Amino acid sequence: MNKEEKLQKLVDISREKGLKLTPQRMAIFRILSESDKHLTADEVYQKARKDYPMLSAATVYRNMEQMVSSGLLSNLGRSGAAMKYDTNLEEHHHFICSHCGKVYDVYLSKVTYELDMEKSRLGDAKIDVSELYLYGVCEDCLNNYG
Amino acid sequence: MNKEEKLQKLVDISREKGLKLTPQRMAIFRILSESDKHLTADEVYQKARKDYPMLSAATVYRNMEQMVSSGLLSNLGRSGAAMKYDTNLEEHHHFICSHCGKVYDVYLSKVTYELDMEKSRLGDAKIDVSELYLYGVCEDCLNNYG
DNA sequence: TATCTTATTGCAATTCAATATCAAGTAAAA
DNA sequence: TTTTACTTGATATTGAATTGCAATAAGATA
Repeated sequence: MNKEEKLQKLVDISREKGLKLTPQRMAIFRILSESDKHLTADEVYQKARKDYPMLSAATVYRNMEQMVSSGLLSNLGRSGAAMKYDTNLEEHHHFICSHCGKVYDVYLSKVTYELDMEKSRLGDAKIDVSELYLYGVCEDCLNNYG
Repeated sequence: MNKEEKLQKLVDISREKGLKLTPQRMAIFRILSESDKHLTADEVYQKARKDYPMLSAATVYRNMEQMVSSGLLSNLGRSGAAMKYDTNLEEHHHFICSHCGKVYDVYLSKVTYELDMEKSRLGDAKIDVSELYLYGVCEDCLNNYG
């Protein structure tokens, strides 16, 4: 999807959800669409400030979260969540319940995948480790709320 | 590894690294070894406080980070790092450079694994999505720092 | 176009996780 | 015991993100 298509999606979704297309919101989204990197809210804020000196950081945070809910952005990294620690040093992966947030250790074997070298522009990066996170609803939540 | 073996490891590694076995440190590690859940530093602090009312939260944070460096604990969730956002909505995974921290989108196909149902105590959990994180050193860092 | 409704903004204060500073305390080696 | 270096507790501080609220403005409606 190119920049124009992305912007069109912003327009469409805004109309659909009764959201208003403010200059701030458009600037934020434009900065994100034009970047080839993954940006943090603060990075977007710093960039947007150059054009909108009055812009508030809260506006940037609010809008970016809203764009995630609206399906305009994806995000990565678990903000706010505190680091979790574990004495289990065996090789293992994690299952995270989307409902209650509880983390379960899972033991996987034969983890395989094929890397699309064409689309993934990693060049000669050296890949050491892979961590797999499974998401879903845990048994407890299925029984109690499912 | 059972509790006793874990505790022995704490003793061994402490000696090895010239670290001191303070009551606080042992209490923190004991709480972690006895828990079947992944605990946050604050959760450990709250539990440890019951026995050590004078305990400072800083001590808990310091010790737990130190235990990770010493290989006594594993941790999950990247603390401190700000959330990153992305307009790429195609299904993709991520490669994270351990050296510079930059995140690259990677496109994987045929992601497969086998779940050890015996060891992974998920019961009838419903698994929806899997996210794969690859770690290593990116091409830029390989070129610039060896 | 004027008016109205309600989403949105900017600001400031606040939360929350985590870290830094530093004097005082204490394990453990000598 | 004495010494020394690691640790602690208290406090201040950082950084990311959120919240409350009055003022503002987008977009619908008349």
